[in-house]
Amino acid sequence: MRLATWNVNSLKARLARVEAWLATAQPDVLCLQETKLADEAFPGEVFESLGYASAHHGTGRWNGVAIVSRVGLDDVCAGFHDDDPSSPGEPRLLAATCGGVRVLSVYVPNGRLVGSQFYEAKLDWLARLRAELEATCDPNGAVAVCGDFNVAPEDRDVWDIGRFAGATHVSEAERAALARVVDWGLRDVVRDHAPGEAGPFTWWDYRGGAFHKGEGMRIDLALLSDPLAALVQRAFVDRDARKKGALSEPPSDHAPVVVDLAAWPSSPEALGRGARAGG
DNA sequence: ATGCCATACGTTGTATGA
Repeated sequence: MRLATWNVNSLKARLARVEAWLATAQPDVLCLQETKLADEAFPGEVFESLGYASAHHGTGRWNGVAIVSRVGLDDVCAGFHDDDPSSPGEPRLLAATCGGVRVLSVYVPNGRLVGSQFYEAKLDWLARLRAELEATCDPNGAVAVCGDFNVAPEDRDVWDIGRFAGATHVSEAERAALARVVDWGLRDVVRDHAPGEAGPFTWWDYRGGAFHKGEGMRIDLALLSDPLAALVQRAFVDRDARKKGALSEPPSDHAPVVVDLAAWPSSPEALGRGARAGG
């Protein structure tokens, strides 16, 4: 099973690239962030024609998350399960069960400036994600929390930490809030499969030739529950997708994160306590 | 200190991004 996540920075502007990437990368499940679409404008029929079911949670101009799957897509939950329907908040979370895996597509708020109201809201959102996992998922089951976390977990996850003094994405509080999510029972599988290396980065600023200078950040993560992480064969960033390539439309400023699993559970018991008890 | 580039919305610019 191939699982992937990609902040596309507008699905409308990136649809041709997403279609081309699905054809070549052949993921079974793809989480998308920053679709910047309302649900009515989400091109579900395009994915259907390619053999993928899909679900989307978006309201238009900003944010927007989706899950695209060719291994089933059930029990869809848009937003936090305990959202107030009268004030649902920004569309930044979508969950679905795909091929026995509980998949969460997440787009964590940017935070803008350390100490701003947006920064505080970012910390609150990450705390709420932790609570969501506690309330709706089992760390002994098959859970994949994938998306744009807008936090670089360690100093080696930015191109030059010396340039990030006082900046968002690297502050202690943001890293602690992310660690609280991970500590629920998840593995950062790209980090696990790139021991000792800087990055690999997933985002590069459009400006100043940052991509070609290697000035990036690793802020898009695939966080897998321990039983699922044990099945990972490869976990990598497809940085070629950040290149201009042959298409006329510009690329997203993010590259996809790809995870290959040796197998996936047909039932919760296949990967949960039963599997561990049976060796 | 700011723009660099790119998106959407909507109109000669503003808001947002990380």
